[in-house]
Amino acid sequence: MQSCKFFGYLARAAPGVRPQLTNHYNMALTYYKTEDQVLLAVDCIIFGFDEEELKLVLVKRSMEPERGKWSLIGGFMKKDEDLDQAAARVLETLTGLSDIYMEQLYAYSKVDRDPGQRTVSVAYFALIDVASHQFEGVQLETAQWFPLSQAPHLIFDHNAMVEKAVARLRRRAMTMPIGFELLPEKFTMRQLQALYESILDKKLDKRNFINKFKSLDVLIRLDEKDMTVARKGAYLYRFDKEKYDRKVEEGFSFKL
Amino acid sequence: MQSCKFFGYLARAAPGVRPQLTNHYNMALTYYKTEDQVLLAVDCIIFGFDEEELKLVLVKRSMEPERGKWSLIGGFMKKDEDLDQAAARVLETLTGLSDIYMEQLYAYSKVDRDPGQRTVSVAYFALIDVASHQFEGVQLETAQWFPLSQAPHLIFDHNAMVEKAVARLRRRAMTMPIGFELLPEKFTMRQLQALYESILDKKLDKRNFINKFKSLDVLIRLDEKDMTVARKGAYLYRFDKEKYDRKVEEGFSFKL
DNA sequence: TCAAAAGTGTTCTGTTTACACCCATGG
DNA sequence: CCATGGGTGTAAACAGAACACTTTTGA
Repeated sequence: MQSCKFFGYLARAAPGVRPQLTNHYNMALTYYKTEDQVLLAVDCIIFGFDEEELKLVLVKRSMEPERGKWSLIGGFMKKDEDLDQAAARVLETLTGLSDIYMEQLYAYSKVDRDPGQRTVSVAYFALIDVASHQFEGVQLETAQWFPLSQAPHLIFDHNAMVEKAVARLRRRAMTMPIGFELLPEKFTMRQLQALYESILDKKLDKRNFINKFKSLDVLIRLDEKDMTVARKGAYLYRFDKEKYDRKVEEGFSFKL
Repeated sequence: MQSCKFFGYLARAAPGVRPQLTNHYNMALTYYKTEDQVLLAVDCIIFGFDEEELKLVLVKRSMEPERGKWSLIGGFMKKDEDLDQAAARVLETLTGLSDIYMEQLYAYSKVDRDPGQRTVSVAYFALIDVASHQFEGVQLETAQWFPLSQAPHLIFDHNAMVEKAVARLRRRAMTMPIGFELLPEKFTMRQLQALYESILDKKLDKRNFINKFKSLDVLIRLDEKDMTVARKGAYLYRFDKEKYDRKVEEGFSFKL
């Protein structure tokens, strides 16, 4: 047991001083090497929205064990990058997309979560606009969009990750203007409402929804209309990020 | 190392299969061993409340570099435990306390965050009632309570951890009954209010505060009074966890 | 008897919800 | 000319904020 060695050393180095068990930074420079190292993975929950419902990307596992089962995309953090970079790299490798909204979710660390080897995985979730981006990832063949409600059973603790990601997304959607990450640059009010309805998984009132956004005053109504959607056509809107940022500076906070 | 045997077996079992770069679970069984491993630390933000203000525990670093600087308590996760267990162990080693409310906060992973060695640290925060518990940790001499507002500059990214923990605590306090973790079993309304005021860092209205809690209906007013606090004495209350749990089952959610 | 802190309700204001009809257009 | 989906306002209910006086008792 390495901690025994540790105590012995400290007793010699600083006689009379009681071993400092709790501050790893004290131990760090002399004893980091005796500590266990583990593999650090990142797994990505990729959310997308396609005019109807919320979806996520899953890949089919092609090896034993769990061959043929669905899983999140993931990869290992390298020593010369941080977790955010690792997550962005994993996402880009699959989708070819960079500059995507990503957020760290939670670290999963159960001892037996991965039967292959002791691995701690930090889950991230990403928001992408399905319509505006073409996937170019090397693993495109094995990746597939699933409606959230029809997602299959996933390997390891990936279902728990997805559940937590959905909960986080719901909370974020109510308090931050991240919904726009899931929509094209220009969108109609009905699209925006459909998005929120699918995130929150409940019907919203059309008039109240529009009034709410009007009062938030961070959308620009364009002069264009989307004529494909109805005979009358529907106004297109754009999120005014500059205005939003200005208002945040002044103490504004987005609350749906 | 049992995983090596394991890899060998799998490689033979599925010859000719190309490594799948983006799904680490595919790589896992054949390529885990080529992946970087890192040290996984946990750092604990320990919050306490002592009738007046919110405090946190810091320890003084006794080794170079950064000797004499203040830091959070921390330690390394061992291979046979998960992060929650590591955090609980670190906390218990310092304070002698177990069965304490703890919650995972965020994983900090900047490449150069710890000059000693590549270390990823998962921050946890803990809530303890200062008054009711005696510290018995081996490191008691070097540990000290600091009022939140007077916390010193900390090593590495620990100040960022504290900031995030405070923000999380604020959010939690508004939406979950975790304040009671910071109070004795029995407490007065004024204590509870002082706690919330120090968490939220703003004055609250006495009557509105009490009315709010009355309407939540999860406190039991005892027949005892705390006579030390005023000539008139102040009613003591207890959090009714059973009632709260029952109400949650029925769809209730705590919103302050 | 007075100083110190506790306890207690009501009004006002702003926010959220519920709700129904007209409009523009393509077929 | 009509079917389809888009756009619009108001009233009622509710929740949050503001606010002041009485009670108890130890010194």
